[in-house]
Amino acid sequence: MDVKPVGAPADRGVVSLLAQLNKGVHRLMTDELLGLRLKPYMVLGYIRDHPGATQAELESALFLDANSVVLILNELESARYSIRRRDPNDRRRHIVELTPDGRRMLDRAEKARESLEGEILKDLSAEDRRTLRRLLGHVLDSLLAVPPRG
Amino acid sequence: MDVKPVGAPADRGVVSLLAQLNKGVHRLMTDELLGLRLKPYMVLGYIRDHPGATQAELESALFLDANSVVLILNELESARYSIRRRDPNDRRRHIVELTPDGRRMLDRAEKARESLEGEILKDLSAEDRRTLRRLLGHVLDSLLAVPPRG
DNA sequence: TATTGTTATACTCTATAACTATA
DNA sequence: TATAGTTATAGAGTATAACAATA
Repeated sequence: MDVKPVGAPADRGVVSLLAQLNKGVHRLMTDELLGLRLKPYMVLGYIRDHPGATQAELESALFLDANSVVLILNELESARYSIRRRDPNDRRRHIVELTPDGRRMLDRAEKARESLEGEILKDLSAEDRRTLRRLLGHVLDSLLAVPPRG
Repeated sequence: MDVKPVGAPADRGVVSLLAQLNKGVHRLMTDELLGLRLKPYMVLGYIRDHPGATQAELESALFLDANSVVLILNELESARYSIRRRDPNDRRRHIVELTPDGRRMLDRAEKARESLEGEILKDLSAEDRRTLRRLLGHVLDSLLAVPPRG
């Protein structure tokens, strides 16, 4: 028999676990540690990894609403970390790009994130960490495939 | 080489994955599906699984602040799902208990949660699901061991 | 007429500090 | 003096709808 983990005495499901974990992690990912709040950090990471991304794409990929995307981009733009430019093929769209300053900030933030993550995952083997990332990635893919709205 | 998952083209780390997943799951865990919002549901689950729990315990275990605990318990109590009674050994404390109505609601909510969870995890094998729960549980334990505040 | 992004607004959630009562 | 819980309040985050520009 395994030792019963403190955090999940009677298994309350992945949904609750995720919520609990996210809350716990979020309160460690402070502004002063990261240099950014978590949402803007995630947006910067997304536009680096998906060149040509539009605001609508950020909305669906990160499960944000249009309004939040606007506010986050306003903030990033006033800090000179990203810019919006019109898509010449469809002038309704904005294509969001990372600036050199934004890339530097993102690199710095990722260093901080990795250090925190190392602390949180310190009880997992390298293989367990890979497995965790892989499984979470799969779940995210399923979630992104769920039709938006019920 | 593995197929590159859509959701994590350049691995942005577990922290971002958790935040993204939580957001996506949270918008599916609607009030009308669950009968409760997620936080009150988690509190009900916690007091069922930890008889004799106090408000301070809910605070640290679920990463809530004292104020949120009060508001959630007010809500649960007015719906007759839980009650607070003074701890006879230390009359400053409240011991929070599940009522029969609360237990019924919790059972119903867990059915709904399991059904949603089945959809989200449908691409994972039974073994992968167990692994995911186990790894998330470990991470939660590490997180609970981190000293509160930096 | 539909879509992309913006603005305005309200609602929820979270964080903080001051207060009451018990220890 | 310190702790458990409550109250009050402000701030951040989130959701909704109305609007402008473009398709």
